[in-house]
Amino acid sequence: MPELPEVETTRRGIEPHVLGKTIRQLDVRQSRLRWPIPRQLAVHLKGKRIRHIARRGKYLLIAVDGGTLIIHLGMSGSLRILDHPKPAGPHDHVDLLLTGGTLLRFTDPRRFGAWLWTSGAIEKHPLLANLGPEPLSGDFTAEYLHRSSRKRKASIKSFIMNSHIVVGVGNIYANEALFRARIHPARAAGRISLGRYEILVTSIKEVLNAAIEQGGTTLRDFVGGEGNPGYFKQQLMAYGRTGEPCKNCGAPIREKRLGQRSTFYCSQCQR
DNA sequence: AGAGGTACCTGGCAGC
DNA sequence: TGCTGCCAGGTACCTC
Repeated sequence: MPELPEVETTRRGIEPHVLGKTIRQLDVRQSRLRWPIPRQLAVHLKGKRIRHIARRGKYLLIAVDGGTLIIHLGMSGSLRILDHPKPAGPHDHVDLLLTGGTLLRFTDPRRFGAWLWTSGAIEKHPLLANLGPEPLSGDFTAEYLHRSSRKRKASIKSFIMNSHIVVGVGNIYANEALFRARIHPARAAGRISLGRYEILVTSIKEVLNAAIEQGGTTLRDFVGGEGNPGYFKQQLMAYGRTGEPCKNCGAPIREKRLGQRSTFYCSQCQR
């Protein structure tokens, strides 16, 4: 489900409801996510005040006294604020109860998400230590991508979806950014010029920013922290449009498998 | 070192 | 209607 814009939408949605609140209780109904939720997590969190809520790539980082709660939404996860208690459904695996009655509920049908704890320096956590730069930061430049891609034979699409190269770009926005940049998704990353990387970096930033403004992309069931769907789907140029006319040239959008992921492109516009 | 495949899990849908 | 197989927004980990 969630790529960077959806995670950022979630972060912005829940932040005003949780910041400064104290955690009363953690209720885990299903601890078997991608990794088991640590048994000690409830002890770490109980009575702690939420100091900060940040995002690194697709990880949400909820800083409390003495450590950080690391949440990943996986493929199908979502976090929602509930002001009034509602009975938990079969995929509502975790509730975080806060002072004042606010409830942060984690729902994740496929259970690829994660709830982890670290008391150490967050940037040294094994899941975060080797991540590439944030795509919306000044560290993400054409020079960086060009330099990192020399001699790489992987497709440009796999390359920009590699979190060691750049974080947050998943299947939807990789397809969309390459369409905007007019680069064929199967082109070898090592055979793209600096000039084309300039365009690609701009395209990635633009498509992510536009998606954040629209509250992310809802394909079937994504909702942000306040329960609203995202509206970026209306602006998709390639993703999911197999056979439909390219919005630039009218040629049918094609679909192929690349690195086990569905890939959508216009064979006229993208080279 | 880099590239590719596998695994984790459930639900929805196309096709028979 | 019901079964089967395939697909899905992610990514760590394994092998070659």
